[in-house]
Amino acid sequence: MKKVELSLPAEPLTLSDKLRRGDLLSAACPSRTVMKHITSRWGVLVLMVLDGETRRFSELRRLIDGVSERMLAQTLQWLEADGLVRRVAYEVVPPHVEYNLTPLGQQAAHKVRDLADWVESSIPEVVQHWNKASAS
Amino acid sequence: MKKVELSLPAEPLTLSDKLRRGDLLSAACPSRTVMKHITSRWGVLVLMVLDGETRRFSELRRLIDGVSERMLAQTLQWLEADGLVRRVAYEVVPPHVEYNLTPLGQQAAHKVRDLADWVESSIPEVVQHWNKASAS
DNA sequence: TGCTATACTTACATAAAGTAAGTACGTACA
DNA sequence: TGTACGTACTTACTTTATGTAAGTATAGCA
Repeated sequence: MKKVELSLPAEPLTLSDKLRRGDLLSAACPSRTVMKHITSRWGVLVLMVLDGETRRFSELRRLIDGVSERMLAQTLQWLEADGLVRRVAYEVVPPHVEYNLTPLGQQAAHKVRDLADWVESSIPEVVQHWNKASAS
Repeated sequence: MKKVELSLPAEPLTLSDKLRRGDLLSAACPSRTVMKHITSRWGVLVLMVLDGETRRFSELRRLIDGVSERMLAQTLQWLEADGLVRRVAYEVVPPHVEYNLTPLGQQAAHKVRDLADWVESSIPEVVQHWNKASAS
C-alpha cells in the first residue's frame, strides 16, 4: 500500500514543512487531485447544497439541476474519500442514504460558497461583456 | 445576434432582479458556464498566477506545471471572453503577447486564491484521510 | 397486480482534454 | 552560413472523462 508524498516546492523546506502545505503549481502535488474534486462540475454544487445540511442522495439529485445519478455518485465518492463528505447508510429496503459535510468539508464549502456567490452576483457583468463582444 | 437571458430562480423577481443574480443550481443559467471556466483545471491556476501580475504566454506555460499550449490558449480565450483576462498583443516577430486580469478578473482571482490557499494548507489532512482509509 | 421510489452500478455513446506536429520568422552560436 | 531554439499559437489525432440509458431488489400504494 503506497503512501502519498507531498511534492516539494523550489525552496528548501524541512520535512514538517513539506507535510504542511501543498503546491498547486506543481503537477505531481496531490493538491491538484483535491482541487479537481472540489472544483469539478458537480463537486462545487454538492458542497454548496450540503453546506450546513444533511441530504439524501435523491434530494441532492433533485436540488442539483442536470446532474446524472452516475456523476452524483462518483462525485460523492470522491469527496467522501477526501474526507470532506460523510455518508450514512441505513440498511433498509428501499435504500436510505444520507450525506453531510465533515468539519473539513464545511471549511471547503465556505470557500466554494464565497466563489459561487461572487459568480452568481457577477453574472450580469459577464453577460454584458459577452453581448458587447458579439455585437462588435 | 442572440442575447443571453438569465435563468430565474423559484421566487418571483422583478426584471431587474433577474438581471442581478445568477443561480448555479439551475442548469440553464449562464453562471454555470462562467463557473466552468473559472474552476476548470487550468482556469484556477491561470487566475492564481495572473493575480496582480502581467505575464507572457510562455511564462504562464512555464509557471503552470503540466499545462499544454493547447489548453492554456483555450483557457485564456475563455477567460478573456468572460471579461476576466485582458490580452495585449504586440505586432512583432517572434510574437509577444501579455496577459493580465481585468478588475472583474481580480475579484475572481481573490476568491480562487482563498480556495487554493485552503486546499494547499489542508492537504496534509486529506492525505492522512487517504492513507487511513487505504490502511483499513 | 402493476406502478413508483430508493441508491446505486454497468455498458455504451459522446464530448472534452491531452499529445504531437506544423507555422513564420527572428536571435544566438559555431 | 547553417543549425538550433524561442515565440504564440492552430490543427489533426488519441485518450480520457462525462453523459445517457438501462438494470437491480424490494417496499408502499392504488
